Amino acid sequence: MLARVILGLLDLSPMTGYEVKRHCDTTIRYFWQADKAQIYRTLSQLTGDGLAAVETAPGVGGPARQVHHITDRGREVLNDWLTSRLDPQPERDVFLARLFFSGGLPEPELAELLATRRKTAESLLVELEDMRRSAPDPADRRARLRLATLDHGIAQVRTELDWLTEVEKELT
Amino acid sequence: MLARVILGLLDLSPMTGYEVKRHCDTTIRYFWQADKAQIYRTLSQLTGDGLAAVETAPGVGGPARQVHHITDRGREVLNDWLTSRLDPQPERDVFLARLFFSGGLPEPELAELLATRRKTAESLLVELEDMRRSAPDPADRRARLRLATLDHGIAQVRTELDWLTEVEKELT
DNA sequence: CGCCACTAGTAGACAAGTCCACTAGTCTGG
DNA sequence: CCAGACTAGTGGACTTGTCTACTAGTGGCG
Repeated sequence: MLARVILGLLDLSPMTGYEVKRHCDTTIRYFWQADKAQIYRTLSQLTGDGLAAVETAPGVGGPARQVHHITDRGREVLNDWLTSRLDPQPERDVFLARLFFSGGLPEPELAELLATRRKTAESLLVELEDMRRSAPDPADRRARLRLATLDHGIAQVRTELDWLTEVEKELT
Repeated sequence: MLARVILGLLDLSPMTGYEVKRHCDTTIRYFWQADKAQIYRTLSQLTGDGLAAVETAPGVGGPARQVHHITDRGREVLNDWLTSRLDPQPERDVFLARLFFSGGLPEPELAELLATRRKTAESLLVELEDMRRSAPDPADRRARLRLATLDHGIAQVRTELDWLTEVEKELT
């Protein structure tokens, strides 16, 4: 999966492994996070498969940069992925799991669990709304779609906050 | 992680690996799915660590059943997990990733992607609402919490459907 | 009787991801 | 001038999870 996501990023513009990592930590963080080592491994796998090509560029203020470009084969594979059957992925939510099994916990511990979740949700919301505000007016469909995924995140977080309020109310 | 979830299930009632799998496919499916082989491996790891104990029971209409109970040590570990720091888990949403990179796709393909997502969301919603309806009135906090996680799922799916409507409208 | 479905569990190869430590160059602030 | 931050990348051990295929017992249906 990571391979596909990286192909997608390379399709937007050529970049180094470091930059891929930065994207995973910033622009696409709310729907895709990845380990640094894994990114570099995947990149060399992509070049090995001929889906990406490397060009060593002199580093401006730093070590040399290995800039990865997507190849035509890569673009094909990316396209195949984008148009392939969308099968539902396995759900796995640690927070919900904990909550589900937290029936026997004393009340303050439970309240803290919910409070922690609220805090991370709130800071995520602020961050996403900042991204939304600072995003340029969508020029093309590409940009509109990217904003749409952002809106998805915002809507989900808002729903979660409302739900948290409900649960907190109900448990007192 | 799976180990903790299984401990949680065993804490609700002793069960076989097969039954753990069934839970992952039904009751807790909307927040935790797991591979059969992994479940059995994890179970034997749990007994190896003394967090669970096995008792072989004669199978009623089938092979012998290896019923796993949670031990006191297991209950401790479960409790430690439930009260430990809740750190945000890595987000990974294949659908959003695809949508994010689908800017260059022809319109019908894009529409199909959204339609597929809508279909799975709708059927999930039906399923969750069925679960909700057939759930007994919550007797204790345990049951209320379990219903709350279900409500979380329902709220998220509804939000997603609304969002889908927005996106579909915007893209025509 | 033979086949299928369901219950219950085992085994092994493999893929993907995480964690940690490490090299190395540059730039900035105290 | 030196420490720390930032850029850029490598290497290896380890964990977790997936996929596939297998054994085995029972019950029901045609």
